Amino acid sequence: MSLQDLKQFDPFQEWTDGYVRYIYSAEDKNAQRHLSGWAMRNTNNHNCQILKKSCLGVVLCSRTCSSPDGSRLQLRPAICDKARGKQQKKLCPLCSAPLELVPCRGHSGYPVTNFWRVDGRAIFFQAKGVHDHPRPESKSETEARRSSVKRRVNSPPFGLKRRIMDTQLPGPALLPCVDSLEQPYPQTYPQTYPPFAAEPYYSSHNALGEAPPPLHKPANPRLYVGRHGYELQSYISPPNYPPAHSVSVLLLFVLFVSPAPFLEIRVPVS
DNA sequence: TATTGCGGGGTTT
DNA sequence: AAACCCCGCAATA
Ligand SMILES: [Zn+2]
Ligand SMILES: [Zn+2]
Repeated sequence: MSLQDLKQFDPFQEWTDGYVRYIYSAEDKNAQRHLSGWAMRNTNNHNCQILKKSCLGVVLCSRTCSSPDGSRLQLRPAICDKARGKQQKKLCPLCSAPLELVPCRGHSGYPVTNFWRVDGRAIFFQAKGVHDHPRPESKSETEARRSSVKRRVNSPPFGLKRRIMDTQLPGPALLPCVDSLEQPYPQTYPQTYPPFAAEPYYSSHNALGEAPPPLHKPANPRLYVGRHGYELQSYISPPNYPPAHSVSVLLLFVLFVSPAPFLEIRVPVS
């Protein structure tokens, strides 16, 4: 990554929230895979140029139980419908209550959406909506737990082999699976926002549309009121903003080439 | 087994 | 036309 790249591209944001846009390097592996900490599933927007994903929410214990250390179960919803159906039939590993899928309604009552577009040099990202639910496990956490469970199941309960594995594998991989399912509670939600609605940033003409006036960046991209019940929780980790040293500008000539979104580029300031 | 992206088809405004 | 949605398929891991 060159110095120019650092000025032009944003570092990858795993937990984007709010109405934000980022521009990643085309070499960014996470961006290439259209990754997100949130459980995002592909959705058809009938536009081959733009990949659209929508948030599946989070799987919680229906009894909202908490473990001794105060953490709560916050599972990553399975992406495919069939797997998610099975997942919801399972019971809470802490209290055996049924699990509950909390849907995302962060974008005008609809799930938060992410949009991706590649243009060769850069990968353009845009998010719409403020997640009104706790974070699920990240994808890497879920994968790590899966392989951990697999190892545990495959290893014989007695004998030399097991002892060898216990000494070879690092601690976290052998911990009970519930240990990695939980996150400290309370979690953080946006909640200090005015009951505002409407799309403030983009041309209504297209989804990732013409960039807004460069200096029109919102003071706070989290504009929607969260789900009832989280109002009193404070917002701890600040939302991510594009770097101050860069700014999006509209390339006027592109307007005559393509009506597609993600048309803006980023140029260094000063 | 699950994830990912694609695309046909549908509803609503 | 623009946004939503659901569904199944195929490639991949
Ligand atoms: Zn429970
Ligand atoms: Zn969400």
